[in-house]
Amino acid sequence: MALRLYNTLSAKVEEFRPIEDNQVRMYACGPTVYDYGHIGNFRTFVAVDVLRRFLRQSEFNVRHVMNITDVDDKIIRNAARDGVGVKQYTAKYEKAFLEDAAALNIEQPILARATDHIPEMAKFIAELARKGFAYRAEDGSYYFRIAKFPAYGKLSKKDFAGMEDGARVDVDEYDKDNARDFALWKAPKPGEASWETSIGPGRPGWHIECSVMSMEELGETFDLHAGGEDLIFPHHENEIAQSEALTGKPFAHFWFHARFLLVEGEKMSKSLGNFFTLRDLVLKGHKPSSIRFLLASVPYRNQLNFTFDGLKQAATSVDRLRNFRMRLATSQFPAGANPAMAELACESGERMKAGMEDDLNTAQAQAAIFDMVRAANAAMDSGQLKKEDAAPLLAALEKFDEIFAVLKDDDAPKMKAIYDWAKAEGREKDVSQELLDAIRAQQLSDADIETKIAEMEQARRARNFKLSDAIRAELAAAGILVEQTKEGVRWRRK
RNA sequence: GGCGCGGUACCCAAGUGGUAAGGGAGAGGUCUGCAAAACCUUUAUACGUCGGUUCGAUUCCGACCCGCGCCUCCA
Repeated sequence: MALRLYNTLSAKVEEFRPIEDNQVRMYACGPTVYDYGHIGNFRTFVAVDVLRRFLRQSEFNVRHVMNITDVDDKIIRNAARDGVGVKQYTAKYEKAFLEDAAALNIEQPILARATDHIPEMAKFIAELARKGFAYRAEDGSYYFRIAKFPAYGKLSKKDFAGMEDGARVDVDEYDKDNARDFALWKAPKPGEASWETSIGPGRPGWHIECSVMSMEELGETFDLHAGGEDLIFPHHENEIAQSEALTGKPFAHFWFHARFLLVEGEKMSKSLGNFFTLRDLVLKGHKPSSIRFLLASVPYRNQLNFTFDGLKQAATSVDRLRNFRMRLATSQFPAGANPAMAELACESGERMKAGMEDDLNTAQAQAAIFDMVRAANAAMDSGQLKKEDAAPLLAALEKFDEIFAVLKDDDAPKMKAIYDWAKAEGREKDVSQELLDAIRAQQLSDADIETKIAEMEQARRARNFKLSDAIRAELAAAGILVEQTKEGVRWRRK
């Protein structure tokens, strides 16, 4: 079997085969850095990350480029509002975005910033103009002439056949030959950021940066282009038009789009009060791993209903997996091997792979791993799991985590960093008790904890339960959970 | 209005032409000094509604209701 993905361009699930052997070249539309990223943004980025990770697990080399759009209308407006330069304004949000992505264990792609590629954009536009696909308006703006590109609409399945070249349909856009023509280059306006280029002063239109940077990093034709579903039209349609008009070659083979999420059953919007940035959620005390797990749980083409109840459930699920790994890694098992366990691990791995290969069915992959966890836990309880069985089971779990990336228990330092940010930004009032609880466990060092636990064990052996319970309570209050098991003591930070 | 997606148990959510994965939550039980973890049992006889095709549909077709997306830079 091989990976099958839904391709927006063909509107079908197709086998994914890169142009060049096992080399995948993919481009994902990244953030416009005008504000903090919200969970809707991160659903898309997590989906792309899951794709990237699974491609790599499938033994592809992945060259993954993502743009940072650091100039656009909102950025210019907000920077002016704050009285700072565009660069200064975007630097803050770019940094925040990268931190948030890292907190969600999103692997960092090769980054490409729009403002670093202005001269190339000008060159690209000049070439389009030379070929007749672009024209200059009176004010110095450039537009793409859609009528010259008959395939326009092939991605978004829109029919623009009725449009005629030269028809002036929109009086407000008198500069354009056709209302559908889109801006490649915007003439400067007073007070706005502007660049001097070979095609004159101004700033780039919205779509041009992705065409220029993707081709520069990946070539004229590459394997896969990703983004949120809203980008299908006009953004990606326009990218195709520009790029294919310029080169006469197909732009990207696969178009991958992640569906929008709902929050508590409704579209996320500021007016509904259900609009959350990643940082908002962490301030409420939710772990980055819970958020990632929830975002990755629902296959990327389905609407995901993001709820606080779901977030709690995700946290519990992640704990279950972490507990399982800890038990497997730290327990003493009887010598030998139980062939059924290796078989279980193998079978789970295959089910997981089959699920992922089916258009990244993450829900199926999860079902496979949870089935394995239950069966292996039962085997441990009944003594059927032997010493040599741990390794293959752990390996299957690691395989799962190469995609889901939630097992490593490093939530607390990430939450602490966001706590520090909130203080620096004067947002202490948004810090929840839950967040304080979550980061409190960081205050005791491992050595301190081990010492306490040694005291506790000594008290237990002496059957001084009053003292041991007091120590347990003390540690619990500090966010440390101690477990006594047949194989000895284990502890973890809650 | 045009194009597209979805409606599965208390919640989240897979899936299939032959009567339903997984997680969470609830109930009961095992284990246990306490706690935690874990395991077992249990929780959908209309899988939005109404028709149709079929030996048989939740799965295919049609209509309807509801939710969602794009169609003016929102991932």
